[in-house]
Amino acid sequence: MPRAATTSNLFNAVGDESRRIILETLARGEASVGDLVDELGLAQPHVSRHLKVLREVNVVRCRTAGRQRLYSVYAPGLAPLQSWLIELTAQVNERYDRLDDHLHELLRNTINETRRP
Amino acid sequence: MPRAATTSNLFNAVGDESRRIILETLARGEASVGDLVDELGLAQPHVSRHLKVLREVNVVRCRTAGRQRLYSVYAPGLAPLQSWLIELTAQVNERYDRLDDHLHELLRNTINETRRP
DNA sequence: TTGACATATATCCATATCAGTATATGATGT
DNA sequence: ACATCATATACTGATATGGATATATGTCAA
Repeated sequence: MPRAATTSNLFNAVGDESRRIILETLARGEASVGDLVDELGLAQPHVSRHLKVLREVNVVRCRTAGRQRLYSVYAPGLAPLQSWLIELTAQVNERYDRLDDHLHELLRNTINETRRP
Repeated sequence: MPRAATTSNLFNAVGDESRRIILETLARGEASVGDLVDELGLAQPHVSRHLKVLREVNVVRCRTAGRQRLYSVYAPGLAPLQSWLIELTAQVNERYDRLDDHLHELLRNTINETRRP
């Protein structure tokens, strides 16, 4: 098989730097496509296409205002990424804690055994 | 320019589904390359290479145990992703709050003006 | 309606990335 | 040292992706 077809899932969408920059810019406030074109060095079609990807994974919304479209970050759309991270780290930390407990118990037993004689 | 050269940054590393699955598996506990090969349907070289990417962005660590290498998630390596997300959403929410304040103030003024006559 | 502006879509190209296979490295046990 | 097992690296090929350009759609204003 060739490269994995992961187009347009949230992780992939955020994996691209241009799109991250777009998100960062939009986080500072609603902006039109033209605003984004000016602010980033990208051509208008590129910005539009990146916005489409971001729209499809539901992390930006847009409203039409006259002839321009004003885009903004839709924070709840980032939730899946957040929860994935949180769950992953939680699971890892839980294991650390258990290991810690285990080590403490081992240590306690060792001390007891040392004391016994 | 062709596709953006984002090889081996954290966001990209986590953007790949195979690597996310590897991380999820490792979060359940340390595992050898062979374990991962068995558990996921991937060929050994692929697993090794994905692990290399994950190692390079510092989200997994490995220790040598006899002839196998035991990999585990290194949670602190995920911090940059976490903070990016947190800062982004914080900024967005802050703007929401300000908008909220502004709307409240507008509403208050409107009420006052309505009362005045 | 027509012209101007703003954004979206379509098409083409270069290439980075992933999958597949073969081979190299490295460690263990005899 | 040699055979075996475990993992890493090298190389190849297919393709999805992002960038570039041209064109279509859509909106307003006169």
